[in-house]
Amino acid sequence: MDAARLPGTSGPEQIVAHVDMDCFYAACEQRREPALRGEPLVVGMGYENGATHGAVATASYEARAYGVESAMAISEALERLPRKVEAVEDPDLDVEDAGYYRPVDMDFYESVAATVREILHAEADVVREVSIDEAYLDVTEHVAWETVESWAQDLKNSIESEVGVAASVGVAPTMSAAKVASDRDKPDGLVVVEPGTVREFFSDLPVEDVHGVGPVTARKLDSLDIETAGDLAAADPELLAERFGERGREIRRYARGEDERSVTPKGDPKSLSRESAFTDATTDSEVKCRQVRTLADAVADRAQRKGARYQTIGIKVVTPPFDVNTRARSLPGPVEEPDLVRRVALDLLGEFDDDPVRKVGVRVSNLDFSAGEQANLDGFGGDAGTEETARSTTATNGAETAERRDGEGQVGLGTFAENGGGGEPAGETANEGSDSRDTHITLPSGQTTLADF
DNA sequence: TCTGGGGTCCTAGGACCC
DNA sequence: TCTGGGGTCCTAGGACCC
Repeated sequence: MDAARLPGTSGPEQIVAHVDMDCFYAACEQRREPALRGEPLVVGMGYENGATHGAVATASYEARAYGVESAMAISEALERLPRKVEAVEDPDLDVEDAGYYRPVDMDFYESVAATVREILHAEADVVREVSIDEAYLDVTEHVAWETVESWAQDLKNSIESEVGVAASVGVAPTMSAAKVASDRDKPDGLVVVEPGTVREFFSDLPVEDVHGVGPVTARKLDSLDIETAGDLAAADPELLAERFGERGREIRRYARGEDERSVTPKGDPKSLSRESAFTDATTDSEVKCRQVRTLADAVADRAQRKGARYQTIGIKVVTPPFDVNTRARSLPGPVEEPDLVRRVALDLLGEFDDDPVRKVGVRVSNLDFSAGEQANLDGFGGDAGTEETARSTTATNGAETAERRDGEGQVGLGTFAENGGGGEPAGETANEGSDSRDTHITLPSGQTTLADF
């Protein structure tokens, strides 16, 4: 009955379900606090009870009716939908036209999501989690097209009864179509797009609905008179490639229902980062440094818990009005050194000492999850990680950029290699006059953290 | 429009190697 | 010393996604 398919390949018969939890954060809050059900509810990131800063993470449909949207500043949301408590006390406000605000509680949402995941894994051959509230399921071996609608309805019912939150489900022969399908009938939606009808399904939709088309691309497409997914499907692929590169061809294929991707489980992360915004842009070095230290420690901690070593350490600095600057520095090899994350991040931050900053972030990338194997490799064959090997690799990597150039003249790697990052507090401001370009990084042989290169 | 936080992928230019 | 081409790695920025 089932066409023979190699695992992981996507044939024309692939059946993909996209499951998207409706207003997930708000739904979780309502589950925990049933009095919030059916009420306008806003969940804010970077928001604290009673405050006005932060942004809308999720708004319930009742709140959306007041014009509150995702990513909107809380201050603006409050103008459209005042808080209930304030409306009660303010005679100028109508209690009926007020709502509830709650801060994001990721730990709780994560625990709810874990239960949903269990259900999904029990119902599919392969599951790819896209985010906390969204996943693709390959159910090709699990159901047939004739019965997929009732299967999907059962899945929705299970999630609703066992977890207490509503999900929208889209089923289609491709991932991109399944994704759009789950969105067509929200909330609590169920849309099945049969094979052979995908292009027709897309044809009247606005281009923005195509996966990979954001505001910028949509505007450019519009200037080419490409307004609907149907227009995009019929557009000249060469023109699109010329304007948008490879992505141009890709979004055209999606609009045509051509999507070769198969559902694969999510692998290890490529980077880990933490960032946070200041209430107001600041020029205070000490404030910036303190925040960067905190973020660096948090990132290093997460990397350690995930068993990830990192070869590149970077920062993000957002300056007014909203300019995003990134700086990064790569090391000769992957390390796990919280102190180095701090020091490199602070060093990179030095460039922005005089700038007003509204937001900072710290990121580690070039991740390596093979740490467990390291102990075995180290010493294998007798001379892994000798100074010679290390130095020549260093040269080809251009890794001398990893050297530290602060006022104390410390070379970061040298310091870290010797004392394992304990040492004295590193200088927190980078100085000018970094003419120590030819400082050598000496890597002691047998150094575990650098042994694999 | 005055913007949260955590990610992914792509592109372009420069350095360096052969 | 100049010139050419191909490949890789690194940094920075942009667009996009949820």
